[in-house]
Amino acid sequence: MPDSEYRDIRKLDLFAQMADDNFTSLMRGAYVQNFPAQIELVTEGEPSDFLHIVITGSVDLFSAWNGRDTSMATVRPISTFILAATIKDAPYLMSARTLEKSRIALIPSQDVRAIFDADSNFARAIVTELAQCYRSVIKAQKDLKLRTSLERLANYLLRQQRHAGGGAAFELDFEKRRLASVLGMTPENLSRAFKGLQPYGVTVTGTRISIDNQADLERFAKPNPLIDDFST
Amino acid sequence: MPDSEYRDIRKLDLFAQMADDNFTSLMRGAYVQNFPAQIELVTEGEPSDFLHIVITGSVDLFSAWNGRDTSMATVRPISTFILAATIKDAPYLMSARTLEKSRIALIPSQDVRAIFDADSNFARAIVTELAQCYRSVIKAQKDLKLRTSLERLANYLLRQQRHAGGGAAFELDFEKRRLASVLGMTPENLSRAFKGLQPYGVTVTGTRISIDNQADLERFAKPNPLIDDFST
DNA sequence: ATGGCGGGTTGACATTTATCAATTGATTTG
DNA sequence: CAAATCAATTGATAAATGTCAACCCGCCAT
Repeated sequence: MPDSEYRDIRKLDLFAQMADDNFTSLMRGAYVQNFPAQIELVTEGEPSDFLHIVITGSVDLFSAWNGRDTSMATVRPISTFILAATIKDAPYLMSARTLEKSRIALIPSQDVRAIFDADSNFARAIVTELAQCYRSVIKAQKDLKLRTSLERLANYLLRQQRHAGGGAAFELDFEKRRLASVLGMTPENLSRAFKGLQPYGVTVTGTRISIDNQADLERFAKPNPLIDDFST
Repeated sequence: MPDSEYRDIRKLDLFAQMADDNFTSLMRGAYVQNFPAQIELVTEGEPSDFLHIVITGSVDLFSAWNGRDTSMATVRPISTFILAATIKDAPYLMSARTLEKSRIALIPSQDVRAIFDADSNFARAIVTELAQCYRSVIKAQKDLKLRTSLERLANYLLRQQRHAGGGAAFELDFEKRRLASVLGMTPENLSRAFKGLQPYGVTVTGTRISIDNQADLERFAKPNPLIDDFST
């Protein structure tokens, strides 16, 4: 593993506070690999042998049942995924596939569990990370259960806008078909939902979104930090 | 706090392995209180001052937005809730209200965080608990996004049946209106959904459910451990 | 260049789900 | 006991969402 990556991983909240030699021994067992796009890294139901870290590229976490499937989340650099399965030594609940060419680090789950027991700073970081993940899913669930698809889209756009710096125009960061899946609707419906937001000043050109009337859209979307704010 | 309760709490996975004096000091700051039914114990958005433990009774975790509300989960004895908010020292994401007369223990959040740092067994237990909670919400989300309301009801019945011992007949463990909210539908819809399951051998009499054709219902519901099995 | 190919869009339609109003039935309360 | 209350159900209707088919369009590969 190149030094720069090693340092980038070290800087992750999850690893930043742990003892040097513990981090070193975690990394000794790890390996890093480049994957092409559309590779299934992990299949739901399988034992969770590795904690994964996305170094570059992006990964889609999704799940399937009875012929249907849905996108649960997207993992972008630099962060980890399937921490909970690793900790519990339980089967993956979601599958993961690369969305583009990606560089992924894999740390054997048993090493993570061993170092967890030995390093209390690491343990604390894991707890914080898990609590964060838990709260994110709760927010997603509230989004799903309390809002219509139009409201979900409106709030998604506002979140994405903020994430992109807050300007009136910004780019969607993924394919519309996948956005539809993330938001829990069909691509056809998403297309119509975009139309449905035109009266609130939303214009769409390809992947470019422009919010022409911020106040109007916010009045409709009613964003709420207890659902839309990912930092808390 | 009576000795028997003290021992019951001690037996919780969360506290079972921690050092005696740490547990004692946690409990010293705690207090136990009886609440009548329908009391709002916690309001979403407020700072999370206490970790709560349901000793007897039951508690509904719910959330509201824009005039709508939805039931997220039910907490039954003996278990804790809002652990993640306590750990992160962040606002509650859900409100909590007693469903019936309930006895609740409250442990100051700052004590939990302090002992967490001091007791690695406690820390490990918290991690396991959080990972469990996280996985439960992921399962709930898959249930919501991948299944129709009829399928959700069918699978709920199968879970409840198993929970009740596996017999063909069993009792719903809550009001239908709240079941509807948990399953993400309206009460009217739930009523119709029960009718919709009649062809698969489900009979409803008040809160009593009878599954007359197990195989048929399972063929329809297609239960899946990665969604419906709460233990993994 | 051009012929697929796939994502996106659109329209027509079916299905699902919600809403509103009214009724039933059981339980509580004066 | 009767009135009041509330959960549950039912019917009628509306709104939201999904499905299917067709089409457009940009992109890639031959």
